[in-house]
Amino acid sequence: MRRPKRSQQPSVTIRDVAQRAGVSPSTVSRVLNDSTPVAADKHAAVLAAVRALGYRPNVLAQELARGRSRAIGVLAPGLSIPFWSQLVRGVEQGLRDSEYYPLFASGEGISEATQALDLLLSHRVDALIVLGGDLADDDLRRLAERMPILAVGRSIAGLEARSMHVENREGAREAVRHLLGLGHMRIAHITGMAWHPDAVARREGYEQGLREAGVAVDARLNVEGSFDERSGLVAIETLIARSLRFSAVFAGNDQMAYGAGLALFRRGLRVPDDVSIVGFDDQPAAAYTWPPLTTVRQPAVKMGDAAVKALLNQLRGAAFQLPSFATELVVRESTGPVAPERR
Amino acid sequence: MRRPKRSQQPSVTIRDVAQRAGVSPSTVSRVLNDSTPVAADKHAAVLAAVRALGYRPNVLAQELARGRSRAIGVLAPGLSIPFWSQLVRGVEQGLRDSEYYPLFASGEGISEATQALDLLLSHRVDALIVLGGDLADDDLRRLAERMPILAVGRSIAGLEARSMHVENREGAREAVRHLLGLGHMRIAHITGMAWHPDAVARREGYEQGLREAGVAVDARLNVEGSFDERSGLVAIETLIARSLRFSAVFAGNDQMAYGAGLALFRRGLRVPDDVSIVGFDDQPAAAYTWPPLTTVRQPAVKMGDAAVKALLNQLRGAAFQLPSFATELVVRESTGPVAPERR
DNA sequence: CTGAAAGCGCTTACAG
DNA sequence: CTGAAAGCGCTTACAG
Repeated sequence: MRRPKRSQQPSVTIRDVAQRAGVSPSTVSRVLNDSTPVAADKHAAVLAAVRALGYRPNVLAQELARGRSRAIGVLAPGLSIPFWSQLVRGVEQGLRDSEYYPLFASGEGISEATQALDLLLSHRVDALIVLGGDLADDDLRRLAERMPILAVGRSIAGLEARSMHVENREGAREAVRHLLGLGHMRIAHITGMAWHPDAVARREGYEQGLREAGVAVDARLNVEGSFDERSGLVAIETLIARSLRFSAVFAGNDQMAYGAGLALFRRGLRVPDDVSIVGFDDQPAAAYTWPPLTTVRQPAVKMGDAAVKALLNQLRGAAFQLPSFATELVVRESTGPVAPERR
Repeated sequence: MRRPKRSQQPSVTIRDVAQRAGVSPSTVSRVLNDSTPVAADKHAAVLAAVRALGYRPNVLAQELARGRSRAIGVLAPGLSIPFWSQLVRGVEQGLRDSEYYPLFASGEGISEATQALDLLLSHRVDALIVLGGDLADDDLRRLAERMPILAVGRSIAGLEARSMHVENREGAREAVRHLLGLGHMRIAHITGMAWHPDAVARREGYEQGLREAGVAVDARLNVEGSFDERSGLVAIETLIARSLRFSAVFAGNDQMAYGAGLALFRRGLRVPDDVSIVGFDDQPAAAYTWPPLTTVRQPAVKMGDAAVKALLNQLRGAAFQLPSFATELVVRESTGPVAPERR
């Protein structure tokens, strides 16, 4: 058959380069991939031809011939969630100067997520990073048999070592201790979704911190949110509607902390004079709220970087190994001494 | 030669399907692509074989054979900037249910950006979306001869129609009129980078709004920022250090508005009681600042969606056409009547 | 060190 | 409607 109609002008191929350099395509390939020694003069001729023609290897053909794509699939329910947005920066950073590149696919809900996964698999990604999400543990377990995978912001039953977690409990405990140190005794907690492992761990840390200080855990002060601003706002409104007394709020992430702060603002309560707030994540925006937010920092960029590197190491034959990530309490201005009247 | 060693278990190919269905690979291809009528029984047999084997076409091979990648390249200086993050959502949305998929590459600075572009070109993307960035107009103009391209957040000399802009002037004018209506006469403006077309247009709109109301433009009230929070904060500190009087701030984007608000907060000035603030963008977070931010909404998601669709239409042979995007002033609680003592 | 050949997994003009 | 064949642009074992 004849070459199919191409939308773009015919691009330079390895044969054009070979012809111009007076060598075979094999030799061009060898020079470009530095895979086999090539005589100095031919080497130079190839390089010259490449430059003259502006040759750029067709990666699709390379991937097909090599049987490996060198793509790392990144599956996310959406890249615009701040924490993931930072994590993705880390992924890009970790991939820079490696021979791999990221292929992103996102989809919310089981059906879209499955489609997104299909895209990645059709592209024969060499490894997979799963950010949160809606895929079943089962499917993920099966996938893990075919390629290195790693999850962030979710757990995979039976594949615990493949899930990257920050030290959530410790971070939450520290947040609570900070608040207790300021004299707060009635500390509300807005959790993430009850099924979310990070949300659970943070809640446990919160309760542990309270108990360690001999403060009774009041279940009514614990409201479930969904990691977004709106849910933080609703949570506080719920607490207020129930006439529950509290002088501080520990939110399961920064976004809920923003929402919580707004709910307080609407009620005429000031942060931190009336109520203190602590978040979790330390998103870039947290340093610029009015006042800036005290929060538990998660090294999102570093985590993305480490995720990629763990996967690359495995692809190179090394054992899979995931570092653990410490959190750090960043004290800013949204927390202060308990107000006497709210004690 | 023998098949190269593969990292993954050999995957099912079109030949396996053909064999199982008792037809030729050509027929399998035709069924799957719905390109040529196929007898009903064979059709069914193919589908059954596909299902039984869990066959998933190798997209790399498809793209190579077709001579088209069906990938839309998206070049950005980083996906974590809020506005672009939203725009990317729009891009993903616009691509959903099309036969195309997005390929993201990011890099800050000319060298990284060039590398990122190389990645996209090596993958033979069918079209290109350029978000802001550091590439030279020249290179972009050359690219445009080979494939449909479109820029957001930057202009390309000689390719004006290929740049997507919101109605910046009108949006800025509206912001200023809103402030004037509240009695503000001394309105500071924090612009984006002086070379940025959107920044320039917004500043023009600001000045126009002032002049239309017969208010003199005071150049000292205009400070250049760089579209990030920090620069908004610094801008306000600069104004205060110069003892310039102002009762309202119109920031060139939301991020600078957050920074500006923080600077005011640090000085003990309240928003909006002492100083009103208006942003530009209406990022998701803007609705949750304390108080929520009055801002000029840019339909970022819609813009991403439209960008993709304009490109797809061109790929399908239609004329390239870019809609224009209106802004919308979203009045929230960061603006209020001018304080008598700051009039 | 080097070229010719086979192969990667598809698609599609060609010839029934 | 359908198969055999050629081709997409590479890589790499093979045989010098």
